[in-house]
Amino acid sequence: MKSAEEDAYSYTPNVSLSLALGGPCLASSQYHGLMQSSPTISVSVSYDAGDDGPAAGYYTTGGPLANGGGAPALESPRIEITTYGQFPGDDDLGGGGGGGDEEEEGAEESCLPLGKRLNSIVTLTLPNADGYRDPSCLSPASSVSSRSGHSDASSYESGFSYHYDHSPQNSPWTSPSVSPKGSTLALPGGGGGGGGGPRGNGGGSPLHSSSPCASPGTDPWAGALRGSRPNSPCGAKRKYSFNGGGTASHPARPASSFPYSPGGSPGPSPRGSPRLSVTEESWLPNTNQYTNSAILAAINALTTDGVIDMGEGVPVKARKTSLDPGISLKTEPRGGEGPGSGGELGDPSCGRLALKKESYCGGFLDVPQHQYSWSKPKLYVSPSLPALDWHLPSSSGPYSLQMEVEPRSHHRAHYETEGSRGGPSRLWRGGTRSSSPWSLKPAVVRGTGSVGCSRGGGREYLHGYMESEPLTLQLFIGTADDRLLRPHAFYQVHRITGKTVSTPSHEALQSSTKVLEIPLLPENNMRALIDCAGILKLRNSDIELRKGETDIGRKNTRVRMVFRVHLNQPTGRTLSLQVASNPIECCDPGDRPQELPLVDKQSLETCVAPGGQRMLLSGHNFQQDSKVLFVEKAQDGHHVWEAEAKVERDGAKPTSILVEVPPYRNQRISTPVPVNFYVCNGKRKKSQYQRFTYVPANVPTIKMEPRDDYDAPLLCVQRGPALPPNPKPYYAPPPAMMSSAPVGQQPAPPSSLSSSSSPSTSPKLHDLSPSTPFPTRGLSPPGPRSPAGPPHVSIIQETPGRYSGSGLYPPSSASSSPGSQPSTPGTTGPEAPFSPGPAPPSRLSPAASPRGPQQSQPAKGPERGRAPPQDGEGGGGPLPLALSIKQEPQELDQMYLDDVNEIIRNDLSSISVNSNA
DNA sequence: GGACTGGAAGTATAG
DNA sequence: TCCTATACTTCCAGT
Repeated sequence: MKSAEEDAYSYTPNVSLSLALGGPCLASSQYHGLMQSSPTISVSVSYDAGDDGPAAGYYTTGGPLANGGGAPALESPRIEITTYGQFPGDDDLGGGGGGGDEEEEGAEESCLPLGKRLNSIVTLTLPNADGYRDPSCLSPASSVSSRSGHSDASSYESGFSYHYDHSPQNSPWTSPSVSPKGSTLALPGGGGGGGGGPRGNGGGSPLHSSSPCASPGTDPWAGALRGSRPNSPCGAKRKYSFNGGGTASHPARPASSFPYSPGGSPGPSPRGSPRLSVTEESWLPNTNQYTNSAILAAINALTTDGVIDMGEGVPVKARKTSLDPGISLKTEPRGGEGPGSGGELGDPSCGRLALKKESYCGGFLDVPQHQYSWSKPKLYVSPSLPALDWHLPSSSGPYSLQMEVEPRSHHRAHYETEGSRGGPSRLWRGGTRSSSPWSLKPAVVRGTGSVGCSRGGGREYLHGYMESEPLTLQLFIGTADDRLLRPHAFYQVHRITGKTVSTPSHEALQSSTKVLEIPLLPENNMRALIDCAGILKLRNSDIELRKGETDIGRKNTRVRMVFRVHLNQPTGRTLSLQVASNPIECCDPGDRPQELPLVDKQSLETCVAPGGQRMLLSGHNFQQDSKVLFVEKAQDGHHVWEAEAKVERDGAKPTSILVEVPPYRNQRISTPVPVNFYVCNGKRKKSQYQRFTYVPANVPTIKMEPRDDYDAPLLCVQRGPALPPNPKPYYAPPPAMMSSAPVGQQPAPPSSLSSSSSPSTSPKLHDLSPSTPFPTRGLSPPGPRSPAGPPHVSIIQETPGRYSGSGLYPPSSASSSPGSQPSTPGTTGPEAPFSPGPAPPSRLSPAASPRGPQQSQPAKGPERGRAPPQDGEGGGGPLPLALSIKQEPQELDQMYLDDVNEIIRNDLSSISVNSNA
């Protein structure tokens, strides 16, 4: 009996793996066996002329680069990832399909252009693979808790998880099939029905994912830390300042405070984590290879994510620490573990892919997950996918990723020391305790669009290239503060398995962030019911100790579930879409006795220096005596200025409060001045800081660059299916651009629009989250990590991440620095809005919507929080937009894109040359 | 018996 | 430096 799943599998090859830098050579693998363990992957770098054997076609088709499009003729170094370990396909897949795949794979492998391949196979370890976030640091797993019954191993469960740094996509492809046997996909689409049971394995460990890194306690470091209770990190007392440096940016954060940083060196994490760890076999031998400059170059070129990782170290981390070995991952009981077979996988996909999966080629590295892999974790190097901290649009052109149902706003995450609290049914479906506010509602993510061929289509499933191809939906826990959305350091998605879970899933690590991969199957209309995800809380002390970690966990309990999908387009490009849920408060209910005021929305984001404008704040726990204080802080966190806004008590309600913006201390400012304000219900009952900007009273604002975090959502919305597709989705347009397209055409929709479904786009975003693109709660003072992250970059990658290098993607610095933004030429920083500096003339400002000038009174009524940047002028209305700004023709975007593209190509060329040299 | 939950206790941290 | 209020984690018991 072939289940739908199986079918799905069938399309997907198990493995895949090659990624061509220059060209689109990524092989994709199938979803097969999501649940399976992850095989070990070795990466071999080769220079591909572009035409290698069978694959050749495949690869070449790839991206533009490859094809001449820019692709330099040079041979592009290719990194091939080969899974060692067999692809159980069959087993995993349950059968049929799988098996076939495997065979094919084998054959395919042979097809690989070995000749051109470097002999050496390099295994890259994911940097940080160890931990969810930072391997080098203690991983949560390492935490005592991990020792608890839930063994780390368990977390890794069985193999379900594998690491792949940088390559998100990989997995997707890799595992469409998710669960091999067993359960059915619960995708609404129904089709799923047939599916076999995905979860079969699920059984894995109870905690499954829970332990991030299972570190065996080998880590001395860890050991130290592991005192019974989390001691303050580093021994020193850490101050958590919510406000200032608090969470947010605290630059101040003692990074330094990691005296011992285990990781100090990027090097080997003390404790190996099973996950990352590559098996000795794969690793050790290969490691050497790193020396190969070509490889490095290739890697660098490919790396899009975790720059840091790579930068530092690919090599560094690459070195496998033997530590890992120790950990034995549980292997799912699969029939075959077949390692033996393992080898074969090399590139199974190759031929197949070439022929059948072209689409996937593009930029994904697939890592098959096989049972086998437990013992041998796979490494991925996926250069091309955008880092998790990059902002991506929820829709682009015909594609749209939407969340149909939002999770509940509160959920009690579980510690590793606890059993899962996120029971599938309970978490998402409200299961037995659906009424509990702490359970999450079912979430359904749906991807729509007609890919490739028919753009207009509102088809539910992708057709054209993806027609029969399942996609992998990635889910990770992201932040919900006012900064740019990024993986949450203190929370990880937790894979839930069990009878109640109908959706197969598979865990993977990407840049130390656990990512749950869920298949989006055409037969289910590309919809998925997320009932397999829970939220794991990592101990603050563990995370804070991580090298480079700048966030603090205390009071940093809001998260969002972030979903991503990577679409390979016929052109070889990869389009990445992302949507985030509304914020979810993960603190224990008991810890919220104080009823802190919460600001979800603010009707104004800017005001002229003289103040006087009224601003409506929407949120919770406002009281009659609530105060609204505006503050300006110096870099060091000291308050430079503080003023209390007049609160109109008459209109005060628990959920809204109307205030009059106080005059700024300096009426003569010439540039926008970012400040913060918060609602205070009394001592220790303060809301998070919200961002606000005073602008010069008489400076005609031309175009305000939309704030990234604020507008982004809107943009997404705009780009929704209904909206005219972005004319030129390709190449990640700079933020500004992105927005631009729609802008002219569509005035910024009231936030209500967003209500649609997409979270990120969703109107509700505000709820809890500051970070949402909306200006809502802002904690972070303009700090190092200012919120400004790269705005939504619509990410359509040219196949291999090369382009990324050119700046389309932000150089993702280590995971921790989302701040880094893409510096695409012409791109304006997302931050723009808040940057004190003069507003950068943006190419297009979304904000520039043709709205009437000055929107009048801000604070009135139902204003949705969204207040466009105001023009300083006259203290006028909130929107500077008012100024009618010339709308750039859409062509402009294209033009711009073309320019960018050109630059990129040049850049690539030079890079290639260098690397070759 | 095991998993999921809600609640509470103990300890650390912030103010 | 001490005290109090919170926040974080871990445990425990009920379902």
